[in-house]
Amino acid sequence: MEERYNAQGIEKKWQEFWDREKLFAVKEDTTLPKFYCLEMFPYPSGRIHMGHVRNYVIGDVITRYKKMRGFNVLHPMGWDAFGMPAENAAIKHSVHPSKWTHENIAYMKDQLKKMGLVYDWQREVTTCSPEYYKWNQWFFLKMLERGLAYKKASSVNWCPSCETVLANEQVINEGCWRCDTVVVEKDLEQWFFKITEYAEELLKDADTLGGWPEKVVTMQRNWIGRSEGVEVDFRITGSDRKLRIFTTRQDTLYGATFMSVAGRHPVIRELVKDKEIIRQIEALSDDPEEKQGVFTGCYAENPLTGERIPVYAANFVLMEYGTGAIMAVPAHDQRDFEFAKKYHIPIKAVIVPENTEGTENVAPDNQAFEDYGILIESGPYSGLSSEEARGKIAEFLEQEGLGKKVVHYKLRDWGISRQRYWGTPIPIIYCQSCGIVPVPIDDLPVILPEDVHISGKGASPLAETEGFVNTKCPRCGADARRETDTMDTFVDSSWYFIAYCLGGNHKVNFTPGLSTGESTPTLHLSQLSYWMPVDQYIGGIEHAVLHLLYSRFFTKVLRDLGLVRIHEPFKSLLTQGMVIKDGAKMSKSKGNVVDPDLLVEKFGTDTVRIFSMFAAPPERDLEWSDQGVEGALRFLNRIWTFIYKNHGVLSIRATGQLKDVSHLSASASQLLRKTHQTIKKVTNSIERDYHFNTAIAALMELVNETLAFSPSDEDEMDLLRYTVRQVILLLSPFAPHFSEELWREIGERHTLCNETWPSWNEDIAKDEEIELVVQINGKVRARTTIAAGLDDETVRESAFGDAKIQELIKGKTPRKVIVVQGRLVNIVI
RNA sequence: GCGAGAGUGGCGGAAUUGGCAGACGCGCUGGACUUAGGAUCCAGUGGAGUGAUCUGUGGGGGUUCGAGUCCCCCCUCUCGCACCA
Repeated sequence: MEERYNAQGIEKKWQEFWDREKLFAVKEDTTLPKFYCLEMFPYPSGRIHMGHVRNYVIGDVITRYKKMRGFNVLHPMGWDAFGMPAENAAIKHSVHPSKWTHENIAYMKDQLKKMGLVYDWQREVTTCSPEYYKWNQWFFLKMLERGLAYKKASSVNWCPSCETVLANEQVINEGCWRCDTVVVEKDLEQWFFKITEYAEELLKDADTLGGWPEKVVTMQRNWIGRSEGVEVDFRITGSDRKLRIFTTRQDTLYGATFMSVAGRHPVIRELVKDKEIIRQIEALSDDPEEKQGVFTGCYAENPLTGERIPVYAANFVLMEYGTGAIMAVPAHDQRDFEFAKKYHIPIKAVIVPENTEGTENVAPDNQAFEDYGILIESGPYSGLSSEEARGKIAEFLEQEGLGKKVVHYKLRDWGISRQRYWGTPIPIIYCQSCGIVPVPIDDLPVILPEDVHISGKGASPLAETEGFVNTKCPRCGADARRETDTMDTFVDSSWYFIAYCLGGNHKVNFTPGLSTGESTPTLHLSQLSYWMPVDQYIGGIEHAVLHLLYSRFFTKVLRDLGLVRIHEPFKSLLTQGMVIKDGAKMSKSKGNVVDPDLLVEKFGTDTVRIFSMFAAPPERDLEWSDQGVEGALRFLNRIWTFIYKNHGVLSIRATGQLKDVSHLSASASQLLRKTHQTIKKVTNSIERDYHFNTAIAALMELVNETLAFSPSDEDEMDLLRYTVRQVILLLSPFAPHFSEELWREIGERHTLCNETWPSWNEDIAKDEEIELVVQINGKVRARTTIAAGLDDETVRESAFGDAKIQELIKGKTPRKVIVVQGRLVNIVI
């Protein structure tokens, strides 16, 4: 055994060993309980960063722990390999995206191995390979058949920097999710996935995501944004045209004093003929701070009162939500209130707070009254509560054919077309005579051509690649053109967790999952039903509504295609915090990055792993500290040195079972107790909430006691061997190479990876003595050591027996005495 | 503005159901060993006080024998959503 702990030599050795022995390559074994541990796969940007390290070490610790607990653990890894940066690199360095991507993957895979992360590499997926993206195309066609994929022209979010369209989820604070560039609107023909078809189920099933952080579930619920209301038709005066609005506040219908429509609402084109008005409407500002409107010259009639009210075009009404038109009730909606004030439109109050004296119509001065209350001036509904009135008015509107109850969602369909090269080609052909023709399933994959010119200017490279664009129509054989947009890369990541189950890139195949009778598909993808759902998913919170919502949607679609049985892909979700340095998120632009390669070179990966897991619980931000890393190395060094110094005693293989422990010295039985307490503490910390920081702290305590212990006879040496053995086992998920090495040094011959996690004995773990705190009026006045497990009366007596306590309560009668088992006695005087 | 979360030593962070605040680590102080120490080991370390003791978990109030933990009000910070009718 080396005198000094030399991480570099050890780590390489064991990494090669784990790799060679394929210890983490798994098969479906129905006799074992399964555990699917998954981390969000990386984009192969070039190098692993500390955020990845933290994410993947968490998953690796869980994997190793669960394996020791007897689970058949699937822990795969892959590459989210399509995307913009590869194209940017191509433009900047004249290297083909494919070459750039594959070189990055090779380098990063090596980095992952150097971190001691163990994956089933046989199941690796790389989304830019045709074997993989073929299935993106296959899903697209299946969804097309079911009406879940469709093409439409619409106003879309356009990132001028990425020169492509973004889905709504991908616009963060009006900027591009990738580059922050302010997004502009653009009208384009786009392919969409009909995620709205699943809005209700996505919302309802959010209730079943018990293993997810509440915050993420809430964000998804808000994103889906369900609201119940009514659509009501307002007849336009002097026209057959009706203006349909959506409202959730039909109880305020009697208070509508005008209407507002979006600037792009079709009614404007149909009914507004005045050029000057049209010009003004087009000139409306899109500044959200300032409400602006233009009177269209039209009037509409309130279906309940027959009242004639003006119709405005207003800049704050969204064409995309509801019907693009609203009834405006300034007394009870703050936006309408501000608008009415600005344009001197009457404000009519129809709701008053409950318990209001009198029923006089008080128009509000400063702001709208938006709460529910009691209706006034509302014909037959006056006096009702808002809740009652909402129901009754909705029913009345339906009966009279004036409107209907509807549910609207904020969620919109997922636009998946991207005007970029490095992505999955959309398998569609445009034919002059046949129109839009799907590529026949047997012709898949539509291969992304490699010989393209990527200039970064003008149209998408695919559109300029004649050999790709020009094709024959599969139906009529005439000359035709291929779709040149590619798919959003979020399509790739929406099912990669399923690809792992099927064996990775080369083995993915869904066709056997479908029977010939499409209406009742039989399920025989047994691998999928064995592994899914993911038991523990780990990744950043930035995907709260992006990847995590798309994946849920895809899982439901795949279920409806008969490919999986489950309704939700991820049973538990852990969103790890950011890695912070000097108070800011690590980033190149801030210049506060720590390079994992350098760290591993200097300290060894086990030290980095220990520090990352120790410095903060996983869900919180982690403040990086170079000195903290040194502390982690010191911890490992102390264990190493101790085992080195006691090698003679420790290298005799322990049996794992202790002989007679009844006659151990006080210090020895204390160590035995501490050992069992530590096993319990570490196990519970991991099981309860993966709080590895407290698990490692407990281990440090045990190590401190172990190092202070010197055995006095053969039985106590046995105890020491036993304790050291437990320490190594408990440490092994966190510092696997270090532990594996020491495991051999203490005489073990087989790999730690296949060992069983230690268990504790509750009787041994129990303290024999406790320190009893004696309080007077809630203040600590004395401490005394007593035997554990005494009855209340005895505990009480020993409290009163304390000399200091007797002194303090002399001549006074306690009014009350509280005894807390195993903890304290409080005497109230 | 709305929603969610957080606020504990010099720092990162501990603290089952309300029951010894500050585990563990970093840093710091003193000492040992040493040619040397930015290695290692030992001791100490919330604040005030020579001391008994007092005080202390963002601020204020409350419930309780007892509050970091429960309730009410306020302040600060972080994150998410932001004209969604």
